[in-house]
Amino acid sequence: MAHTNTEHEVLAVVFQVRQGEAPGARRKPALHVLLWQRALDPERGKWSLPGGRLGADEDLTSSVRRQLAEKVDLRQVAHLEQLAVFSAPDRVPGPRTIASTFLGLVPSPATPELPPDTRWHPVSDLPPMAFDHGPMVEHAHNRLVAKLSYTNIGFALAPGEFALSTLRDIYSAALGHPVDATNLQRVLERRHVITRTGTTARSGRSGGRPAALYRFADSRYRVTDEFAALRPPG
Amino acid sequence: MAHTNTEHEVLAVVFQVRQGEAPGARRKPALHVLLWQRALDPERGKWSLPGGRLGADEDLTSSVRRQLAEKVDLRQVAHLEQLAVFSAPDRVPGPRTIASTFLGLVPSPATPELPPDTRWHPVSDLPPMAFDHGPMVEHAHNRLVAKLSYTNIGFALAPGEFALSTLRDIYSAALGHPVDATNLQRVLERRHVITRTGTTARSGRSGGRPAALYRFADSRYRVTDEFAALRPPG
DNA sequence: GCAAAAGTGTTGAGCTTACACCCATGT
DNA sequence: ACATGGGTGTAAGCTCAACACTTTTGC
Repeated sequence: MAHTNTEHEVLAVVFQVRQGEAPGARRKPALHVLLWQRALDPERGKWSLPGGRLGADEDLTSSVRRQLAEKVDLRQVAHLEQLAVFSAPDRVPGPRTIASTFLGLVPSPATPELPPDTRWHPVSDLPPMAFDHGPMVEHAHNRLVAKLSYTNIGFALAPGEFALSTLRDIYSAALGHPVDATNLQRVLERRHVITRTGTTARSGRSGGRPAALYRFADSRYRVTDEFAALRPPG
Repeated sequence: MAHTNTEHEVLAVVFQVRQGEAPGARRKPALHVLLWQRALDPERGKWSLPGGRLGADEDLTSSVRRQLAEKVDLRQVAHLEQLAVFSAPDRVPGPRTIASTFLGLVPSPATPELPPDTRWHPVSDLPPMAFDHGPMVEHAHNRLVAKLSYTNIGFALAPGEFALSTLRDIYSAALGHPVDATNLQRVLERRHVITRTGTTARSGRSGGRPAALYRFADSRYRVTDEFAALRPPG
């Protein structure tokens, strides 16, 4: 059995919940993914996940962090975890390259500076994707949905302090279905995932009761309830 | 950034539920993992997962299948899926080697021929393991436990036809806690994971009502209920 | 008849969604 | 006052664990 040298690359699927950019319309926040547009062949003009070749003395995680630093302020990336490996021999042209994919999460209010070729795209409406990067996004999204149920991973999408309605919007965007703020509160409080700060937000210009502010109890990834579920309505 | 060539290996954590080998005692089936003992340094005498270097024209899955064929009859491996990548630069001596790990499952009654250096070890009592193979087994076990709840993955551990008490023993061994046969039946039947064959087994020598036989409806991996849970007692 | 093993019925607990109702604030 | 958004209480449903009880066999 011949062993040619294989390249190894890492690719990151970085998500953030952001307001849509429709100016007039009522903009609901939606889940977005960070992509850059290829200026050169192959697959010129199509959109790619950030990443690149693995360095000699790096493990995968260090490599992702290094490569992401070229696109976003790393301090904004609150969570990073390994996903699947894509290894089809012909998945990219040129030397045989194995790709390890990662899931990255950026909290909501942050708006990192982006290079000119790089943009946030709504996950529900992806542009033409290079190579096998489309399925990678899908895979990452599935993982995110699953982990929102049974871990505290929401901390990596939410601001430091937030009203419950804000958190509901974030969960709703990430899960892809409506979420009841009432129940979200009880579920997350019972598991001690979120706690009240004691302070309240000010009401908007149209009035309304001021919202109590919450924060995530832990800002480190934790499995909170192995058997929990946030089910879609109906 | 220098890019040295990195090797890539695949390693398989292959599980089977087997009777313990205590001769006199009441032998309860337990979850076992397939290991081979290293005859040469490094880590001579310690136990390793089956696997080896990735070939030039293989994707990861083909490579695992090829390498496993040296240890067990491949037709016995009813399920194979990707797990995590281990990439610490110094995880093994010599050239930098990245390991992709896999979970493999072998149905219960099969007893494949094994090479002389290869044996089944109970997961609850592992021998000294080479390199980072110990944590790999643990990771695979966690994945198996999780998937038994919300997928039909049990088909890959169970015989083609089986009594419910047999299935209970298998689930119990794999999950690591007692399982009630009554409830297992209802849970798996409601989800159409198992169906009755219509036939029954003969009673043992000590009498008892003959058991109805079941089979898995699908012998292909399937997510049966995203939010299901088989909880430990208590 | 009696022990052993399998299968059924029933209860109760836990968690979740759904929704009606009450509270606090701005104009 | 009233509209607006936030928060609480409560009911109903689903799923699962627990366990007593019935059925069917061998000796």
